[in-house]
Amino acid sequence: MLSLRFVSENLDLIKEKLKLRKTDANLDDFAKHVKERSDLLRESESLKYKKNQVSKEIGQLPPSERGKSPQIQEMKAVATQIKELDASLAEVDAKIENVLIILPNIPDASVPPGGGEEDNPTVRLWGEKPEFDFTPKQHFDLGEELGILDFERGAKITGARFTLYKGFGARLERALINFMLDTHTTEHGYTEVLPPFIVNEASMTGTGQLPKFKDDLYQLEGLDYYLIPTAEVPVTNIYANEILAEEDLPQCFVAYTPCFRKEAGSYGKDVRGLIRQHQFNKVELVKFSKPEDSFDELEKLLQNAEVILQKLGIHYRVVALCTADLGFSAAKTYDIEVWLPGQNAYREISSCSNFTDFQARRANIRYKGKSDKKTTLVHTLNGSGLAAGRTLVAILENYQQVDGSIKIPEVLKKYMGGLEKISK
RNA sequence: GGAGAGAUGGCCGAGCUGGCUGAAGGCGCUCGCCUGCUAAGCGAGUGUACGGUUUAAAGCUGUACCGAGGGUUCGAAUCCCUCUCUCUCCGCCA
Repeated sequence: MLSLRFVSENLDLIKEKLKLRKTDANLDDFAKHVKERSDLLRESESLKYKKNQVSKEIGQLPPSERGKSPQIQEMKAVATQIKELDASLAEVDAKIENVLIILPNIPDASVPPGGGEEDNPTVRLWGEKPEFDFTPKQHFDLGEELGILDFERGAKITGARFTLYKGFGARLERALINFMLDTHTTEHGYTEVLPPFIVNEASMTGTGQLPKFKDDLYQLEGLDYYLIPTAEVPVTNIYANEILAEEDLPQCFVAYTPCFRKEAGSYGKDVRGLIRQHQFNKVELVKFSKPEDSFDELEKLLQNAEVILQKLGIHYRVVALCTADLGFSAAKTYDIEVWLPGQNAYREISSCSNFTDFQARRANIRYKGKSDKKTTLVHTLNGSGLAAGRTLVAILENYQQVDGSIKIPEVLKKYMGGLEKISK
C-alpha cells in the first residue's frame, strides 16, 4: 500500500505510473475525499478536546452538584455531534482505504518500461543449452515412462493439476528441497523457518494477495483462513505489527512450504505436466531490510537463488520484468528462467522482488533507528529459491539420456542415497 | 468439546468500588554527573499513529490507543456485550 499522504500529494504521478503498469484505478474523487476527511477529523478532534476539558471540570465539582450541572446537558449534545462526525469520517476513511488497498506499488526508476512479457530485457545468461544427439523429451513423458510421475492418479485422487510423485520422483523432489534449504542456510546465511501453511485474512492483506486477488486463493469454508499461495505470506508476516531494532536488519529467512493456487484464468495453459499445478513445493527466500539497502539486498537474493541452478549445472537466464509485467506489490522484479530442452523454451523458475515499503506499510513492519530513534517502515523482499517442482522438471529434461533415464546431478547424489541415475 | 483464570508501556507489575492515570513502583535502556577502571551512587529522559503550528527540523500543542470491535456514561484501563489469543484442569486425539 502507498501512504495516504504520498498518494494525495502525487496524484498525477500515480496516474502516470498506473498507465505504465497497465492497471487502472479510479482516482477521480480521491482529492475530494481526502479534503473531506481532513475537515471532519479536525472538527471531531476539536469537539473531543472540548468534551475532555468540560468532563474534567465536571469531575472536579462536588458530587452533590454534578447532577444539576448544565454542562452535562451541553456535553450530551456534543457527544452526539461527535458520534455523527465520526460516523461520517469512518465512511470517508473507508472510501479512501478502498482505493489505496487496491493501488499497486510504484515501479522503481530502474524498471524497464514495457508493454508485456516480450519487453523484459535479459540481464544475463548462465551456462549453455545442452546438446542432444536425439530429440529431447518433455518431462511428463519422461516421468510417466519412468513411473515416477503419475498424472492420472493425481487427477483421480483430487482433480486436474494435481500429481502423484512416486519412488525416485518423490525422493528427487525431497532431495531438491533439502539441497536448497541446506545451501541457503549454510552458505548464504538464511535462517530456516517452517511456517503455518494456512494463514488468516490479515496476513493475506499484509502481503497484498487480498483483497484484489481473492479468486486465486483457496479459502477454508466458513473461515477467514486461506491456504498459502507462497511462503512469502506467512514468512513476511512474521514481523507484522512489530518494531525491529536497526541492528537486527537485515533479516533473512528461508522456508520450504507447499503452495496452493487456484490458477484462475489459466485454463488451457500448461495443462500437461508439472509446470502449472494447484499444489506445488517451493523454497522461498524472504528478507527484511533497511530502505537504503534493499536494492543491494535484491541483487544478493537473486544471486542466492541463481546459485541453486549453477550447482545443478542447468542453463538459465535472468530477465528484468518491465513495468507492465510487474506484480501488484513489487517495485522491482527479476525472473530466473530455466532452460527446458524438452519444451525448447525458457520457463520461470524463480521470481525475486523488492517490495520496498509497500508490504511493510500494509503489515505494519517497522524498525527503530539506533541514533535517530525514528521508526521507519522496513523494506521487504522475497524470491523463490527455487520452485521445487519446476526444478525437478528442469532436471528431467536437461539430464535425460537417450534411453530415457535421468542422470542425477553431482550435488544431489548424497541426497539420493548415492544414486547415479533414475532408470526403469 | 466441558469448567475456570487471564491479556496493561522494551520487560516485570500496580490500578479494575468510573474522573486527579499515557498510565504507580521496579528492571532495562539513553544522556549527563561522580569514580584511576569496573561496580555502586546521583540527576534527567525513555511508546506509537494521525493532525495543528513551523520554510524545514526541533519544540510546543490536539486527538486516539491499557488484546480487538461495539455499548453504557458528561467522563472508561476501570462497568456491559461480542470476538481473538494465552494459561490451568477434564475429555478426545496424531
